[in-house]
Amino acid sequence: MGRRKDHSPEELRLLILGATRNIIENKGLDALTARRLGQKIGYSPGTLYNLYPNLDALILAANFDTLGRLQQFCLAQLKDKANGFSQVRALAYAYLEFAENNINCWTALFAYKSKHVGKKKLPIWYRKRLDSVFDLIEQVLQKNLDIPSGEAKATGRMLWACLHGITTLALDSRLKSIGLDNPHEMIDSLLKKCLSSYLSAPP
Amino acid sequence: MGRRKDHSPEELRLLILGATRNIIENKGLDALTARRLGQKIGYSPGTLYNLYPNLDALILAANFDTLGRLQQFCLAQLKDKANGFSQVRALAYAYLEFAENNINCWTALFAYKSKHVGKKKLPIWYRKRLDSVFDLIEQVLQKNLDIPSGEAKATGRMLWACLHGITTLALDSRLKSIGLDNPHEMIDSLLKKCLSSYLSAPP
DNA sequence: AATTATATTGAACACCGTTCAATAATAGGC
DNA sequence: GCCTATTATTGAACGGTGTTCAATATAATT
Repeated sequence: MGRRKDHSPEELRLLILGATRNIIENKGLDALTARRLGQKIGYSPGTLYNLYPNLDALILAANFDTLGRLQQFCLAQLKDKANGFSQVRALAYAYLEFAENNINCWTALFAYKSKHVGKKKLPIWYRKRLDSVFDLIEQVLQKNLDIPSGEAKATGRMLWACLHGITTLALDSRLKSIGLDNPHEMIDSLLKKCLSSYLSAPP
Repeated sequence: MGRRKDHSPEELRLLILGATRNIIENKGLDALTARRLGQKIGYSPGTLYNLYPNLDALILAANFDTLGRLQQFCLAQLKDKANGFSQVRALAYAYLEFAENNINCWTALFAYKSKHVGKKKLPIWYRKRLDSVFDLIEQVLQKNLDIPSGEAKATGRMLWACLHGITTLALDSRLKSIGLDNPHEMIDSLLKKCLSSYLSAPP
């Protein structure tokens, strides 16, 4: 036991975070344990607690990362789409696609491992990023539709919540065959019905 | 140790299930442990495993119960409402209200404690009840709106998924102050936009 | 009364998150 | 080069978890 100095503190932080993301992505949040994490990076479990106060903080950091990747992915999917309604639909599809392609990471965003974290408030830096993700749809609505600026935020938040519900149920494998598959259809239906009044030309 | 016969097997099953529901309702799913459960009913932890194969089965049984109560509550909330759009809105509000008033039970419906349950299929008797809950909105739509019978199911499932998303995010205390409160407003907006074309008289 | 059947137990196993005194290796002063 | 102070790292320990199962005590049967 003792100072090895294989890595600087910052390097070690990143090493731990990387391993955390890796485990969550490949094995799921439930597979994330201090001992497994330590083994993966070649340190003892105790070392984690020198860099992070507890596993929840680590999960939060990984989720922060996931949020960033989600945002980037959504933005990227908009680039080559025609303006107007197509942009809105592309954004919704992007959200769903990201969730489908990153099930474990996406699930971890909303699954809370610990008892007490549910009551704790999210730190500011996390809330900010979350906010910017939610703002995405609002901006896309405003840029691509004839929507009153006063309605954009509320409508955007509402649509995002609906999209979240559709995605959640679609990803729950146990709910297949209860007519909750086909999320793309649901999204199409939702967007057309909710946004038809804001379209300059009917779809 | 030995046969006490304080309770018949069926009584014991109910005793255990009752304690399970009690713990989930009052302390949350995370507080449900075999040892606490045993203590609560005056039996050893091992006794549970004579009646149920594991805690997951117990959680499933409790969830089955919750589903039934959810359904009953929704139905009851429809009784004294005027026909037409009011019925649909009442149903949506009922779902939200049940979730709000039974946070721990409702959360348990969608939070999976164990690693492997996510992959297992739900038993038939559970799927049936789940189905009948999802069918609720479809029936209410068909009885109260001018909706083509071919569209009722898909629209109903879609609305239910959206409602679920709104409820999920609204109940997440950590997401307050990101504009995801006010679920009633969201529900109103969703229903009006999605159902306006099916209304005989405009709202 | 002896035997069979069954209900109940609790110690045991392999995990978990977290803590912290002990320790080993480095950095700095002389 | 030596000594000391600092710091990074450890791993055993604590109190928990779900689950199993040989042992046992009671009831039912013969």
